[in-house]
Amino acid sequence: MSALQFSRLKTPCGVFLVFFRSGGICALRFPPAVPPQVYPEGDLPWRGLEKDLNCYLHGEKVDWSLYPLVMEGYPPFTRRVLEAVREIPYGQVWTYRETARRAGSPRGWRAAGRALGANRQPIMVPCHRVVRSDGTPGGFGIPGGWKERLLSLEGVLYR
DNA sequence: ATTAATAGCGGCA
DNA sequence: TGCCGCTATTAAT
Repeated sequence: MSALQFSRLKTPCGVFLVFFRSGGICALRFPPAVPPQVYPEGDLPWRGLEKDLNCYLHGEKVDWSLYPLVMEGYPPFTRRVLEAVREIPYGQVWTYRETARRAGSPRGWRAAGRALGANRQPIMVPCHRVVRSDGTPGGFGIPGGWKERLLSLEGVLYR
């Protein structure tokens, strides 16, 4: 497998780091206080990605299925949950229960929550479209302030 | 090798 | 209202 690299993407809510290898995109994160030195910075093979991310954060529709994601390293159920979530139609939300059902484990909604917490590719795996049964947002259990920074873009996330 | 702890939910007292 | 069990995975004991 090819070596992991990263690139910086400028967006309205700050710089994102996108980690990638030849097989696809591995992770999307906000930069840590100390820049990563263990991986080389390189040019993205997907030229439209920065533009698409900015379009998305401005509320436009983006088809993330066109970007290959590296799903290796996730446990099997986690992977099924994340792949299911990628298919939530634009403008819709699913409950944790619905998400678990689509992942093949109708009673595994709690486990689905845990699986979403392991998501390394937010936005492209739209974990923000999974809500509780009462309609309130889920957790965004990703380190780095995702919840605050993304919810500040009112009305964008649930389109 | 167990046990606890999780981005949740519905049933039952 | 509060407690219980359910599911998959990880961290702690």
